[in-house]
Amino acid sequence: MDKTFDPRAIEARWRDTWERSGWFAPQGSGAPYSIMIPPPNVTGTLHMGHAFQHTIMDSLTRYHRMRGDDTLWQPGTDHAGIATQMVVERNLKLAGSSRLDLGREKFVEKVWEWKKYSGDTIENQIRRMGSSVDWSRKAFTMDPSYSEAVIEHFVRLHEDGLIYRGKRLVNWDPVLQTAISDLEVVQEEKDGKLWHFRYPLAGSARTQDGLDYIVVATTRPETMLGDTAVAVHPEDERYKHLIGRKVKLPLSDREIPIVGDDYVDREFGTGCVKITPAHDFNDYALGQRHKLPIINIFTHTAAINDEAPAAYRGLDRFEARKRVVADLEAQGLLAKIDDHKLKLPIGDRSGVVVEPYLTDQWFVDLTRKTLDDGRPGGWTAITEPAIHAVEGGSIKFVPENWSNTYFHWLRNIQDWCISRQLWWGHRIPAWYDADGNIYVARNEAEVRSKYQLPDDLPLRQDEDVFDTWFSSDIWPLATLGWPQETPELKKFYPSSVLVTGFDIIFFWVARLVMMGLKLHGDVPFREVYVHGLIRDSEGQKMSKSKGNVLDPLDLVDGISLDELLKKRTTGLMKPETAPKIEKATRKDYPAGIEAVGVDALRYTFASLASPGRDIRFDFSRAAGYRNFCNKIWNATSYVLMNCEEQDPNPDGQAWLSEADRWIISRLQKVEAEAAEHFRSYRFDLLAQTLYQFVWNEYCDWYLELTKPTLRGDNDSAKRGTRRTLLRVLEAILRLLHPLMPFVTEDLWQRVAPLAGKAGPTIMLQPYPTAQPEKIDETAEADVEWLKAFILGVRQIRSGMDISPKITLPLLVQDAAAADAERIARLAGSITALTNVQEPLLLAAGEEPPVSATSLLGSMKILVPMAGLIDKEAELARLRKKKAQTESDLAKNLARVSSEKFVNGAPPEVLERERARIAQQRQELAALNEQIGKIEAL
RNA sequence: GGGUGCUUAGCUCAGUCGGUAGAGCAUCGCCCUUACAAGGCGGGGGUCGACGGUUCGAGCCCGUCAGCACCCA
Repeated sequence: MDKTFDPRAIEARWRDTWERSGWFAPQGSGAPYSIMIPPPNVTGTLHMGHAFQHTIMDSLTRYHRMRGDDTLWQPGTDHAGIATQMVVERNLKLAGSSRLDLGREKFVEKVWEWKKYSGDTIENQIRRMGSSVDWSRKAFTMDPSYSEAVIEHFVRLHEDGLIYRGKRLVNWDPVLQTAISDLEVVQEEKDGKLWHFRYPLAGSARTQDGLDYIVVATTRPETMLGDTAVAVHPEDERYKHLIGRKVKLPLSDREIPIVGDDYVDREFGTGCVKITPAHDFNDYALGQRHKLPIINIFTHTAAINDEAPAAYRGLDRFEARKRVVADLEAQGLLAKIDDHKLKLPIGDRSGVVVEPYLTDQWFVDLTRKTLDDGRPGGWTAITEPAIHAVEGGSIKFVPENWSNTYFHWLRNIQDWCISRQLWWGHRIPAWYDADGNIYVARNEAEVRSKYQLPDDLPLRQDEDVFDTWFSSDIWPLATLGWPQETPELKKFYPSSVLVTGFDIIFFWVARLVMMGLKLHGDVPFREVYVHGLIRDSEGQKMSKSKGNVLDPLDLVDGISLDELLKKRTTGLMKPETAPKIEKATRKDYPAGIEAVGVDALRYTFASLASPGRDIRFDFSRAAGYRNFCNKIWNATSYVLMNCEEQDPNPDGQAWLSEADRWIISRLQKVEAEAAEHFRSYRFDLLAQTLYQFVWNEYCDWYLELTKPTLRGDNDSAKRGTRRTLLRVLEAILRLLHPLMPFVTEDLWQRVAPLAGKAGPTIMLQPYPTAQPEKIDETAEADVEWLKAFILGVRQIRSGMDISPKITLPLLVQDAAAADAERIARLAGSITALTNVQEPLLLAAGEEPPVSATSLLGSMKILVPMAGLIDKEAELARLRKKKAQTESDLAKNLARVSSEKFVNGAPPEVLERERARIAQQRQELAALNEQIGKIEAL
């Protein structure tokens, strides 16, 4: 066995073996267990969040597979319409080309090339992390069969009257030139201005103060070119007499009405609001109420169009704003400019301000109770069942409180705009004839037969594609073969759990539930495990533009500072931020990043996966778990060294020591805890429990305790210890395997045969379960006593600064019968672990020599001081102990002297408290006596 | 404005049933002891954000406030 654990070699060895052997595919006769991967976008590479999420899913998958469940982890990727199209467009731009240069067909070919590259990268990353997905079922949201399912999805909803096409105000991204949904718009607060303009009153109208104009306040002056009214509050004393009169809209030379509407906030601005129905959601609604004309003044790129006065045509919206303000000022119509904080709607992909824009789009009805023809509307048929599924417990959120987020969104849901003016995505299966009639069916042939159209009637398919989420919302169905009733669909739907981030509860989780129920009549999963976000060590979100991203594989393999700098500073959207990023990177990783291996990285993620909490990624944790892997490696090395070919008769009679029975007993409890932690998705506690058991109990104590036995000459005891060493280690490897698959597999191959286990892989071995009959409280108590005894001796040695090489004499005073019995029984362990001579029991009343002392209950552990010990050091040690004891005692005395406590606390608490006090008094007396003796020297 | 979460050791975080606060990393001392120096042994380090309430007893339950983060409008 190699001297040191080398993750790279181990990982390479097992990755391929597992996959080639077909062990990732569902098998086993147990209950079906399935997880659908949230398909990563083919926009590039996987980040830390994916690695984290995949660690959790793989741990669950491996755990259930080991439990014998028929386990499927379904892999795949998402075409991610807008996001991927943007990436490819950016690449084209760098190459001096553009989407429009290429044309649709060629462009889509380019995207497919990119998809191949990105998809392969992602697959490779998933493989590297040890994720045991069933590659034979790999899916992509634009696979032919998947596309068919998406079309089926649309057509069925359409047939149920739940899809409509309409001219609506939608969020328009002027850079991407497509509609986007409400969810794809983020509100950002910015410092802006509030401009006050004078709008002249038409005819003889005058304000109360006799002025011939009113002042409107706006944050968007350029939209005044599309104003079709000014609104005031109907009960606003200042203006209500003007309702029904008109103003002369400056610059455009149109007369527009003054309307009264209680949407107007009298306190805000001047109380007069300019109304632009074509470019503001509130104004649009108000316009509908007052039957105002709608004047669209923008082109698709948010430049001013020909509806506006000639002077402004062709200007970009921000240029137009400047011009409008300047022109109004020149005409003396600019009253004032205030500073103002405003919320800007930003496209989450393009990062530019989106415009409310009037276009024809496809929508899913999610809000109507009943359709005009009496059939159930979207609210009844889609939204409400999704709410009920969680209310009624068919789906459980973990942690539970995320269900509130889910409910809140669904209860306030809007209809969903599902068409996108993109080239990359599923074409909408709708056709138009020359008169603009719309036909929806699965393909053109079906359209003709369904609507009985003549063969020669020219039809044109809709140019638009679906919102990506409209295809991913059937992921669990489509990957299992829906709309066909495949055996896989029957077996693995609903899936067991969805592992996902809270950021896509709306985008994806809610829609999965809605469509799963609508299209297949059952929920898509039983539980939703919602994990936190991975942040950097400062708590910042990781993003390329901040330059704080980490590639999980760079932690696995390590990376030099130069390489890391290069990765972080090339291809930036804003190259000017590079120096800042470089500085921060040099500070955080002055020597680059050391390799920790996959297992350690996975263990780190698990240990930080506390519910309802984001993760600040801390490299030192990963380094710590790398050390943990090494620890396991070395412990195995010790076990093998002591067990391989050591016993000519390994099946002979075996006697189990206290230590053997103790570690076996502890193992049972750990196994029970592990099961509970898996059940409750507490990967952090699972990681902690196993770490603690392996390092602090198995390695620190048990392995040390086996040494004297194995050096001894009692064959039956040696056999018992060897057997225990092997069996517990073998169980440990299985316990750890879901979290750290590689090193456990590698070690298991060597340990298992010696532990009487056979099989080609640890992956298919049963996960250890507790056997309560092996719990041995007596052995546990013995070893706890032994540990306390040994600690007492070690404290003396360390406190006195005595070299570990010196074998100390050891006396024991005031030993109770039980202590004496234990000392006799466990003396071998004591002498071996503390380098002392056999402890000598002092008879009652026998006066010991002056000694350094530790207390264990009423018993004193004594190391004679003659020639060894620094008097002052021992005094200091004893006085410190005394001070501690006195302080504890005082606190406890205060408590029991309180009448309230005595009367109120349950008897067993009172009893425990009194026992504690007695114990502390005894200790204090012993300490005082000892201090006195040493002082007298 | 509404909502959610967080605040515990220098740092990153656990803390289950309300019963004297734990881990890793960092730190200090001793030690290259035959599994492991990526290590062993021992130690130090806490007003559990603040205030109030409930309780015999509060890190934990309730209320108010402060700070931070996120979501929604």
